Parts: sequence; structure tokens; C-alpha cells
Amino acid sequence: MKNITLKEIAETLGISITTVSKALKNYPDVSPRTRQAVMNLAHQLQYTPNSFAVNLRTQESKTIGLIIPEVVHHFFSSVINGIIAEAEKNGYLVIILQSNESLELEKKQVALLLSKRVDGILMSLSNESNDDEHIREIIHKGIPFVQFDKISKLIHSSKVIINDQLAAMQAVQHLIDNGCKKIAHIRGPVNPQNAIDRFLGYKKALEKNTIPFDSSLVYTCQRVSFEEGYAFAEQIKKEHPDVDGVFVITDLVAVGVLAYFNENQIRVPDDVAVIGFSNWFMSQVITPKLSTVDQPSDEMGTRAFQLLLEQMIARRDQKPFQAQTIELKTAVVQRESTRKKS
Amino acid sequence: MKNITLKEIAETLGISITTVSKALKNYPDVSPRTRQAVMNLAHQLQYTPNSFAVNLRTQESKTIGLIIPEVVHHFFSSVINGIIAEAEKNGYLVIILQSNESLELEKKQVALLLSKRVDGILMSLSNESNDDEHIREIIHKGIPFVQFDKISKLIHSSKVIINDQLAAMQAVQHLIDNGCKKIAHIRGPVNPQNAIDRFLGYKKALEKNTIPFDSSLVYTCQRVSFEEGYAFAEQIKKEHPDVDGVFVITDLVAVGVLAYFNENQIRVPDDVAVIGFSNWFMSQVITPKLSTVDQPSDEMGTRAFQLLLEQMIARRDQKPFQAQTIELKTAVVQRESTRKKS
DNA sequence: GAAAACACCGAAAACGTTTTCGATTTGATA
DNA sequence: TATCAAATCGAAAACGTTTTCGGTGTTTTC
Repeated sequence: MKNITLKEIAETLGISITTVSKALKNYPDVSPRTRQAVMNLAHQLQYTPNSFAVNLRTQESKTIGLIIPEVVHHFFSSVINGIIAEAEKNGYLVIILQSNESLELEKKQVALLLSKRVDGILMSLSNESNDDEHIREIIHKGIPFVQFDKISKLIHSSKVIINDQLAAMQAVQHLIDNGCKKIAHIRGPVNPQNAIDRFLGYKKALEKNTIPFDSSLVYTCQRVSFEEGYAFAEQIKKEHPDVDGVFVITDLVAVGVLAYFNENQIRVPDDVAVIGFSNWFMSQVITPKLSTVDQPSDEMGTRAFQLLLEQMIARRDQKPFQAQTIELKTAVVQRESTRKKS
Repeated sequence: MKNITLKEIAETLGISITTVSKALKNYPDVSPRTRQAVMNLAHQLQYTPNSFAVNLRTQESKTIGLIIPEVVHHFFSSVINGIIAEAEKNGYLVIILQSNESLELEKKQVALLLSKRVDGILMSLSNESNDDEHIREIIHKGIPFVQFDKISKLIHSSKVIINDQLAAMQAVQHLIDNGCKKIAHIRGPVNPQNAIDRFLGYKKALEKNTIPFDSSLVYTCQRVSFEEGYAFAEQIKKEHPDVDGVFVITDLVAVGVLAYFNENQIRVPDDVAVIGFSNWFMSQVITPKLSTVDQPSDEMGTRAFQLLLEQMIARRDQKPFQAQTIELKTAVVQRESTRKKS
């Protein structure tokens, strides 16, 4: 039951701890004979180094922290997938924390990870985040750090993002190209950068097509939920019966919109076209199939980790490191909810 | 940038490291004066204990490992949610590993967690798991361990499960109660206990209703995917045009079944009733809304962690510990895909 | 045959904490 | 005043590893 240590190997072999350690780590200054003996015994005894001791000695834990707003979320779970796969491939483990979109929790969790002395931190901001203190703390402490998806533009760090503004423009343009004249937008909360950018993209697309912007056509989610989509769909139809296109902040909400339309004999896309964002799995199985903007979630995870790894290596080797921003490609994917109008 | 230590506090205050440590940990044998001084300085300097050192000294890391087959999966992501919430509440962090349904990876990951010396391990088996060695290793080493969802009955450990056999029986009974006479079953892979139990439940329900069991009505998934559901639906309709009910291993596959039926003018539930399992979010938004068996995924996570915590505490206090099995309640939830036939 | 090079090994410090146990001081008691 | 108890502190060991540096002994070189 007791875990075996270098000391025990050393004692049974009648040599020093130092030599055992060196034999195991392929140091050149140990004879083939002793190395073999050590290796054999270590293997036979199933020796595994005590990682607590290794951590203390080397001052690194080969563990990174990940803070995301939500785990039960198709997009984020895909990102997690990418991160832990890439991390494991490179010998790192991932501790996952969930901010539940709460700034307060997010701050606690940053402190927690810092006190745990993870080798790096990966983070997507909560919707409440309008305050940077805790993030600056990470950077100030010199902990490798990269933001992805929901980022703060004010923080100088590596980032993996998409061009939300452009993607949103393309989505709205797609609506227009399919004959929509009056387009509503169900946007995300006020703080997150991507909600802001998508809103800006919406505005720009209208502008480009000389469609006047009407702020009463913009509906703002608080919780970004299915229920909100459902409720806003109803509200839109009440307040603007002639709306013929809706651009929705994310697929989950868009599915709520579709649910209301379906239940109330409002034909999609004939009466109203709907386009979502993120390309959740769900979108391809509902009726009508939801058009959306595809966003490479898995890749976002792997790239984010790679960036973090670069920075962790630079730190270990005391080399300078330049923060980088990677912008991933998005693509409008057309499905049934935006078929062209005759 | 440098992290501050007990030693530095001790030196600037002109007292010993011991006293500083004791002051911070509320030992009784330090005077109010010095305690206050230490507290103040520690706070001012933002001292946080070096967890590497604490780990080494206390031989625990306040970190647990979690191995699941898949992260991008509604059920599992819900369980993760429950686990990390409950863990954090109790001061534990969670390292998540994904076996990708591969036994080989699963074994590596167990070894990894063992070498990282996590305080406990939570695990749901991969579909490939038909071999116990690595699990027995965990138990043999005395590491607290609890299985959930996809478990091995042969391993003696705490477990959090549902009564798959009963739940499946109820699902099939529900189909029968709604007028189905010839019921197909799309089952999960051969190894997992829950696939076996659900199949057994299917058989028992037929038996109870004196419907003859026909093995050609049973279709076996390999990957438990949407696509398989789609393909099996086609196959079922070809081989058994008179099938009027399908019980499917899980909602994702059932959604594939619905997709095929929808596209081929096979009316659900009028021609064929369909019931899934697990109550994924998706099920309530597709057309027709999918009947299913609700399974408390979040709670499964919290209960699993609680069981693990009990065992970790018992181990720390050198108290004996009895493995427990918690059986969570399931419930058939009726939606549109199984409306009663006239 | 002396000097230099080489091969092999181990002592010891260091990482930063926790905890035991003994030492010292102070105040109270007989 | 001598004794005892209580209050306060610190030395030191321990957790298990990594790595530097110096010390042997052996072999090569001129």
C-alpha cells in the first residue's frame, strides 16, 4: 500500500539516492551496470516519482487551469474537448472551473488557481465581467495566460477568437441575400465583447445595404436561454409583425425562436427567416433545420492550449514571449431556416 | 513577481517560521500580538501558501480525477457540472480526462492520475471496458474511488447508478400502454452494463406482456451516434415494416431515428412511436418532441462526489469505510413521440 | 612516471510547509 | 522564596525529489 521512494530503491541496492535519481533520468554519469539495476528494480517495484515532491522541486505542476462560464453548453464542451486532448498530448492535465457567468465566482476561481500554482490559465470571460483586476493579477504574477472566445480587448494577452463582427455581418448579409427586408436582432448581454461585436456586425450589414437601423428591432438577452428566444419571438411578432428575418446571438436562443414560430403557425423561412450562431449540434436536427454560423470550437481549444504552451515554455526557459492573437475562420452554413424567398 | 514565503514573513518580523505558520493556522500557542502582526503582514504581502509544499507535507492535493468517455455529450457534461460544483464547494479541484471510449486510453489515464497522486478518482467506464486490471489497481492502492453511470458490477466500490433494467422496462411498458404491438430495440454496445440492463429491461417488459421476443428486432450500436439511429431506422422499416414502436438506448440515437422517419413520411407516433433515454435537452425541441426517460444527471455528479468525499475523509482519519451504492430515480417523460393510438 | 582526462559516485542543499517536542519566560501559588 | 503551571516561542525533522559540486579511482597521454 505504501508508495515506494527513491530512498528505498537506493537502500536495497546499497547505493545513494542521487545515483538512483540520475539512473532513472538518464544522466550520463552513471554506469550501465548500475543504471540497469536501478531500472529493473524500479520497474519491478512499480516506482512512480512522487509528483508532490517533483512539483515542489521543479516549481511546476504540469497542470493548467481552465475557467469557462458554463460546462453544459455545446460550444464550451467542444472547446474543453479540444483543450484536454491537446493538453494530454503534451503531458499536461487540466483543472476545470465554471464561473456560471458570475464575476464574483470568476474572481474566486482565479485566486484559487493562482494559489494552486497552476502552470498556466486558459479563460473565457463570464458575461458579468466588466472588471479586469483579477485578470491583471494573473498577468502581473507572470502566469502564462490566454483568453479565448469571450475576451477582454483591454487585456494584453494571447487570444484565440473569431471575427465576430465580420461573421455577424455575413450572417445578416445572408438574410438580406435571401430576401429579408426587415431584420430583427436578438443580441447577447451588454458586457461580452462578442455580443457587442455581433451587434456591430448586424448594424454594419444593414448600413451597407442601406437599410435603416431601428433600435426597437434589437432585443437583449440576459441569460441567453431557450426561454428568452421563445419570449422574444413572441414580442417581435407583436411589436413588428412585418419582420421577415431574425439574426440571433446563438443557436440555443434561435431554437427558442423557432419553437415559438412553430407553435404559432408562423412559417420559417417563408414568413420569417432565422439564422443563429455557433452551429450547435442541435441545429441540424430541429425542424426546420437552423441556418447558422459555424465556429471551429474544437480547434479553438487546441489552438488556445498551443498558445499557452508556447508561453509556458518561454517562461521556463526565461525567454521573452510575444502575445499573439489567432483569428479562426467562420462560415455561414445555410439550412432550411433561411431558404431563398421567391 | 517572486512568491513570498513563510520565511520572508518570519525574517521581516524577526520571529521564527514556526510561529508564523502557527499564527496563520490559528494554533493556540501564539500570543494575540504576534498573531495580529503576522496576519497583517501576510495579508499586506498577499501571502498564499505554496501548495506544492503543502501537498508534499500533508500528502494530499485536494484534487480529484474524473475519467469519462466523452465531454461533448449532454448527459456527461451535466454530470461534470454536478461534480465540479460539489467539489468546489468542499474545497476540491477536479482534473478531467476523457477516455474517448477507448480502453487503452482509459488505462493510461488511470495510471496518470495515480502518478499525480490525486486524492480520489471518479469514473464512468468506456464502452470498451471489459477488463478490470487498472481499476483494481486503484482500489489496491487504497485510493478512494467511485463509479457512476457506466459501472462494472464486478468491482467492489461505491457507485451511483440508476436502475437501468427497471427504467427500460418502464419505457417499453409505456410504449405498450400506448398501443404498440411490435417493438424494436436499438441497443448500446455489448460491453457496457447499462446497455445490457436496458436490453434486459426491454425483454422483461415484452415477457410481462406476453409479447414474444424476436432477436431480429434488436439492433446494436457500435458508436451510439445520430447516424446509427438514422441508419437503423431505415433498416427497421425495411426488415420489419410493421414495427410500431422503437425503444432506443439514448436520445441522440433516437433523434437520428426521428430524422429518418421525418424525411420519409413515416409518421411519429401514428405509424411508429419512439422513446429515447436520458432526457437530453435536444429532445424537447425537436419535432416531434421526443418521449424519453429522465435521468438525474446533475445529481448523479453531486452524489458521486459526496460518496468520494466520505471515503477520502475516512481514509485521512484512518477510519473504516463501507462502499455504498446509491440508486437514483428515473421517470418516463411522455412527449409527442409516443402519443396514445386510438 | 607524472600529468591529464575520464568515469562514476555521493554529500548536501534546496524547494516551503507542518508538527512535535522541548525550552524559555511569566505569573500565580504555597 | 521556591515551586508549579501556563503562556509563548523556536529548533528540527520530515515530506521526496533534483542538481550542483566535489571526490574518488581508473585510464590515457606525452
